[in-house]
Amino acid sequence: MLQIHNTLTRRKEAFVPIDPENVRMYVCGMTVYDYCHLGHARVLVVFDVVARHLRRVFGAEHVTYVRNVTDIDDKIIQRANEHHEPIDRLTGRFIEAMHEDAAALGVLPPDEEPRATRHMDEIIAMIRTLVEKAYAYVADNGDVYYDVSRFEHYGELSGKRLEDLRAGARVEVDAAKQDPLDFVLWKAAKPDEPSWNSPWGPGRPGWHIECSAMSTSCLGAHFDIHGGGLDLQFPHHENEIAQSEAATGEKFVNVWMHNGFVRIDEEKMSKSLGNFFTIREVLERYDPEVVRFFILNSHYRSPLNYSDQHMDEARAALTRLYTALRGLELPPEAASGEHEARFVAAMDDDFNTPEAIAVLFELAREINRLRESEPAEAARLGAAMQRLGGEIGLLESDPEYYLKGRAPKRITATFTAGVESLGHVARSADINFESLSDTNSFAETSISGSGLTEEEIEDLIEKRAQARMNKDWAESDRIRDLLAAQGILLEDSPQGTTWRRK
RNA sequence: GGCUGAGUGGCAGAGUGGCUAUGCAGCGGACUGCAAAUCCGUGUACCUCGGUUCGACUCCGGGCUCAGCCUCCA
Repeated sequence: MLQIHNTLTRRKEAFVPIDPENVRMYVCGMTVYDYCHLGHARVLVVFDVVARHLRRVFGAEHVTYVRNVTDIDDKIIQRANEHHEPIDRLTGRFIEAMHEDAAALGVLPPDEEPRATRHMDEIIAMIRTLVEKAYAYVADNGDVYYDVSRFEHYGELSGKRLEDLRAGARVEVDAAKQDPLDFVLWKAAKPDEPSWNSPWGPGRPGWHIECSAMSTSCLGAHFDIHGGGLDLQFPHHENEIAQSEAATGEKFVNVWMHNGFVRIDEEKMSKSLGNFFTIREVLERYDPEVVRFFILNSHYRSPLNYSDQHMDEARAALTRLYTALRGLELPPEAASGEHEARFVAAMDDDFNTPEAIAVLFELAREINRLRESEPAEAARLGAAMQRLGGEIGLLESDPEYYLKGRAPKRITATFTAGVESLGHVARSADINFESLSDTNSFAETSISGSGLTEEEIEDLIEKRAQARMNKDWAESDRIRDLLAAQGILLEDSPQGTTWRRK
């Protein structure tokens, strides 16, 4: 039985869909005026895993996952002005970049990805309804505001009371508002600002209304799960509830899910603090699957502390899993049984990915233990491990490809490799990583880290094998050290020598 | 000031009213020409003070510390 922690009740609850034939989830995606940072990566990966598990539980065809794009707001306008660039080109660029980042992280596309600017009719219609029902008012300056005092459940999601909020010193006082807590639904356009026509004159939507309009439009007035980062709990999601429930007269969402923050040095990573890393920066240095592993190795509601040390540990851990998989002839049918039951139970328990990953490590040990004595059983367990890993978007690559070092894009000056030595371009090619679709540039980045081609590495290994046959340990060690200096680790076994990148 | 959430072994990170999480690092052993990888063994972990209980890291209460929200932010 799937249990999900509901922010609304602050408890884990059994998840009972409104309609098991169509389980509906809406997640607040990006406001696209810049590259995605690690916080966005966390949302993308966490809710990707939620969607995958819902599909497992209810059937792929019975789940609708909507993740929106907010492509009009003050910061977008500001950024476009700074760049002297039309808004839709700016947002188009960053949407494309977001898709690249998501794909690299193994995030499957949502079923729908609505954009605010393409739902202007629904947005205006909802505001009109709110005005008609007197939940909203037109101010002297032409803006339309939501009247917070009219909505009796205001503050329920975030556990706040209106009096407390008003007492908070940081509420900005705006002469046009009747109450400082009222928030804007429609902003009258100033000169030279992009605008849409509306019953209240040309303008653009305020921040929160687009999500109410898009979610309702895509999923109906009442749906199952609404997710996003913890920082959206207030005011964004609180305001969404106020808007939607006032407009439709129905309960908006049954289960609210919020993922925890990414931190740097025990401090929230955020744009205003300037202490953030973009996904692309991190992918310069770490394999995308390592990033995904790192994210999933903590529970989604816990804080996630980013540091090089933690990333290195994640890489070491993932390498252990792939090492177990290496060299196995995986049968089409996977062993299941106890491991699978525990994996699924962990996922059913509020998407406990660390616990699920622990099961993968237990499989790895079992595989390593049996690999000599019972190779067939080891292979069956390997298939199980890969399949279970795949349920959370891990271990889907060829182990050789992972271990021989596809990703870290350290560019070295000594790079000389030819494209033919590349071997595998699989992961990135499979997912249409468009910015890297130029094979040559991907070859360069993927092979770098050492200036050696796979061919050259194999040659040196062969030379070393000769030396070892002659018991010339000095020469053997010299070659091994030489390769080690290039980041290539050798592993001898009775079956021969294999290598991997450090 | 109001409201959340959290404090687990060297590090990261799950979990449970009494029984090994897991990974990384360390130590001992096996294997190896030596390594690496792997396997076996190994760590008197649960912020603090009270309470409930036969028994609490796990439940309850106080305290301390940390993080977050109350302004844009995933």
